[in-house]
Amino acid sequence: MINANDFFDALSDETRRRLLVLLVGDDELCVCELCYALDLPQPKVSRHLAVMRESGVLSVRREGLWIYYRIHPLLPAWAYRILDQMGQGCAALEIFQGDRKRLKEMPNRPVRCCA
Amino acid sequence: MINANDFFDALSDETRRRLLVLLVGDDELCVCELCYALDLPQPKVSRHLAVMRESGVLSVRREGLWIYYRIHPLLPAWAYRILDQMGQGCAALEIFQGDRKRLKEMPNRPVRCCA
DNA sequence: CAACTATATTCGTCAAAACGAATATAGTCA
DNA sequence: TGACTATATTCGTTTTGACGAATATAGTTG
Repeated sequence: MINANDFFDALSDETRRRLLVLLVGDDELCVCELCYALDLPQPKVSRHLAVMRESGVLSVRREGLWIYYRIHPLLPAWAYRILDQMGQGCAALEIFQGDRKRLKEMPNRPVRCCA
Repeated sequence: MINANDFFDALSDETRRRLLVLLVGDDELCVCELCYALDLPQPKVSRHLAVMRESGVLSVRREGLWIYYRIHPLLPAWAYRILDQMGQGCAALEIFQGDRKRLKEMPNRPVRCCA
């Protein structure tokens, strides 16, 4: 079970918050979708995802070449609620709106076969 | 109005989270009470309070020699809810319990005359 | 006014963490 | 098998931010 300090460490970086806001809205996204949405280099995105995976904020599944990240399903209720409210708070910021817009317009998004 | 990035910066340090959790529970506390509760040197506590004051997470009033901090009353609803849930999440951690216990047992707490 | 108390700030140092570039790994498909 | 794709990791550097120690400020009280 994640503890509060690890959880808030995950929230302490803007790149990670951008990733989390997308994942709260979309339930599951692969690395290439996240890179495209944030318009950031893949190693940078992977590094931030790794931080959150290792601290238990995110969980992962593989499907072929693609790795899908989601908010960890065993997060305690208070943590879920914070992520949800974070979405509300960030919705007003242009940068977060751009992320969602790019994701929506991304061409050739990988197709989940057996989610 | 505070923006989400400034708000989450405030939450990114454990000392600041300890201060916030006390303030969420007690509505208004002076610097010496916070120093005593956290058992930390006054300049360290003041510096962290300043970070949160400058970003709009806390507001301040003076009463004689004492300066009372509180959660900023104009915080947006999502931010209040996050602070509230943070209290839930941190309640399980020993260090936060110790803070509240010391505060409760503090001798000679300053008396508010005209809150 | 001087002494005192509560709080704030400055400064130099140090450590954590984010970064870009390069490379490694792992799965797929011909 | 080798080429290719998606993702992960390593490494050296740089930036950010927390820190302790010292000092400044501001209000109170004699």
